[in-house]
Amino acid sequence: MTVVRDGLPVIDDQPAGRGPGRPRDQRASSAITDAALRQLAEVGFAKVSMESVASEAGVARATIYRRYRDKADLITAAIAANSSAHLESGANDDPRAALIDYLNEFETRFAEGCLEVVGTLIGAREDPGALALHRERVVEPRMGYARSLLERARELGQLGDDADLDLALQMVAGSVFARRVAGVASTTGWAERAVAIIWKGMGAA
Amino acid sequence: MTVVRDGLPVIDDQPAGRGPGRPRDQRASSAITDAALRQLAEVGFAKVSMESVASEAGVARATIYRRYRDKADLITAAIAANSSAHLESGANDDPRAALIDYLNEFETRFAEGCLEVVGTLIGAREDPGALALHRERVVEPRMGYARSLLERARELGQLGDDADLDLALQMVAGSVFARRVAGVASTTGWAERAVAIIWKGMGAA
DNA sequence: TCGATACGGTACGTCTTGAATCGTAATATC
DNA sequence: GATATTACGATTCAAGACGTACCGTATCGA
Repeated sequence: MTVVRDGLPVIDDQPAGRGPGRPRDQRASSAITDAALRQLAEVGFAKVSMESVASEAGVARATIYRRYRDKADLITAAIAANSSAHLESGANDDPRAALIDYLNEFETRFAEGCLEVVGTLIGAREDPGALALHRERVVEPRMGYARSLLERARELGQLGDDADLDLALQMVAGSVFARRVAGVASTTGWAERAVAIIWKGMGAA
Repeated sequence: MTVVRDGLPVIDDQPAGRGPGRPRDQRASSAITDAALRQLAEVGFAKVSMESVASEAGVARATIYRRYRDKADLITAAIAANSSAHLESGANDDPRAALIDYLNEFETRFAEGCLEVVGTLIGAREDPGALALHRERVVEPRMGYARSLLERARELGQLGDDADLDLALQMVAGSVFARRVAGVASTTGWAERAVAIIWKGMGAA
């Protein structure tokens, strides 16, 4: 069931909707992604093996390969499935507060191991498709949401008309990465302080 | 030649200085780290194999294992050897300009694959030593240097006395990570603009 | 001379990845 | 209802990498 979407080869993780033949076992599908996600959080990307996921999910390895091209595809799809939603748009009221909420959520969820996944995908130079897919399915939606908050703030005059919103976003979100790399714990209220710096540093003249 | 430093088990990458027996071949040592670093940049952490490094360096695999406990130790040591120096302290003149220079250097050097390495090390939960070692040998010296620039700027009154220098550092340096994760190219002058945001956002009252 | 260590080379056992095959089960289409 | 098509579990297979353990030889300090 290889499907092409946006020019990228993907293996459908949904049963082949209208084809003939035996349909995919939905319980097996969700058991696979559940197990993959749980093991990713517990032992990390490198130590997740197809065999261990299959074993925990109660399926054969071939059943996984029928749905996902390889390990990277499985892991990114599992993350994407778990990452969707959660991006409610409470921007209109107070984009600044919404951004702070989002950043806090981003940080806690990010502790689960996304830096490792992205790092691994970046390293897989032979398979840029998985990285592109992960950016499309996970990174872009989240970045897009946060950016919409900044745009709203600019419309409200809280940020200058010439403000570089992308850079602002990279700085506040990137600080989460920097702390993970350095291994330092986030201080309480970091999101408020970081956003305050941006608002003051890029405020309207 | 297992050595303990700061409570972490390390394999000395220098010949056992004054022990008996045949000394380590210095040319082999440098050939190993050179090959490891080159292959890391070319094919990425995951695809660097001990065999390929040994082959390119013209040594046997055992010669590598005599110096490094495992692959992570080899790679991090090679990075550390390459990362040292370069941290000249031109801070006294103009810490703001020095910080911009440092950030630009950090970004170009970072493109080589350090995010992947850190991501991989974070995933190696069973061997936190390698991650701790990398932070100690590479991350901390660089962060410390950049932080000294910010401290100098605060002394000069360019930043407020209550400025959160760590957060500022995480934001400017983290933006590099964020761009790599998102896969967007850095715009020219990003370092100047990011530092300008910090200076304005954390400036003295 | 002798002990200790490094070196190249080789072999080994283990793990993981994907691909492939087999017989069986479940579904759509004719 | 018959048949083609696909999924499933189970198993096998080849390839590659990791890390360990040897061997015989080379090179050092005492």
